[in-house]
Amino acid sequence: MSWGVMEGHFGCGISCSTAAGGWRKGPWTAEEDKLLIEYVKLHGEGRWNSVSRLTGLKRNGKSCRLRWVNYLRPDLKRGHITPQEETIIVELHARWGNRWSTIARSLPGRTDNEIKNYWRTHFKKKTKVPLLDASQKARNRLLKRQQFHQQQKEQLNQLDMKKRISLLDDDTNNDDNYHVAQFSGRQEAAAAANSSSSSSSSNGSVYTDSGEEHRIFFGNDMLPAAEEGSLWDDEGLWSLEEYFHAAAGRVPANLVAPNFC
DNA sequence: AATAGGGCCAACCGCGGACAC
DNA sequence: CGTGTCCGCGGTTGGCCCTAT
Repeated sequence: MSWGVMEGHFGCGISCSTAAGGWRKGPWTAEEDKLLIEYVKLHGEGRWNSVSRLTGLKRNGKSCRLRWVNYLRPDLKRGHITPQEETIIVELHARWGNRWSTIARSLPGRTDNEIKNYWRTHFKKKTKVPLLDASQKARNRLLKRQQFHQQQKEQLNQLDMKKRISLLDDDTNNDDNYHVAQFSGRQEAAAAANSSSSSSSSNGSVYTDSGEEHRIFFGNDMLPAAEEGSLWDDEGLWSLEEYFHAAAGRVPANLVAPNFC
């Protein structure tokens, strides 16, 4: 749920109540957020019990801390959990169990609350098979990549990928469509993503001849493994080179523009 | 069109550890 | 050593949104 939406729903504070001791409870208003942000700017994080005294905010320290940590912190990453992050969550959960704050430390910009919610939503219900299922998926991705690299050694050395990509480029003469291969850097991907109004995540889709959608995700600054010229799909991280090679039978020559969403 | 049910996420609650006095 | 305060963590709840019926 986006910021704006939340403000839209709760900005008027309809459902807020005042607890014993005079503390306000329930959804935060934009005004309260502003006060808290100002407080942190001036005094830094911590001393949460001083917030109400110094700002006039009718929230207790715990509530202020939670709001800041889970929602207002400027370094928070918005948008969906990426496949790479999901893999990390699955693997770390297998190692640490429900130690969400520990897991969160390995995912910059994600909060323990967010990870906890994600886990409960996506894995908890599959408790009969979930961990096996998820970790198996991760193993499959790795296996797939290893197989690909083996194959690549045998076949790809003789091919000039730049030539291949330029051939693909030549297939797209329509100016309205811009090619996935053009998104060879983070800046371009980010710029394209930013040009979309609905989300900050750098992802998109390519379509096969039959119209089947194939989801892809471009790297960003929070994903060190996703370097320039790389992208994600539901099978893991690929370099563009890998992706186009492996996609030979999947993605057609008349590849259409990413559908950023 | 109405509604039931699930998905999703922000926020609250209770507990325990760290620290100061 | 006991007590109080602050802080962080994990579990849970409440409520909006979306989708299926």
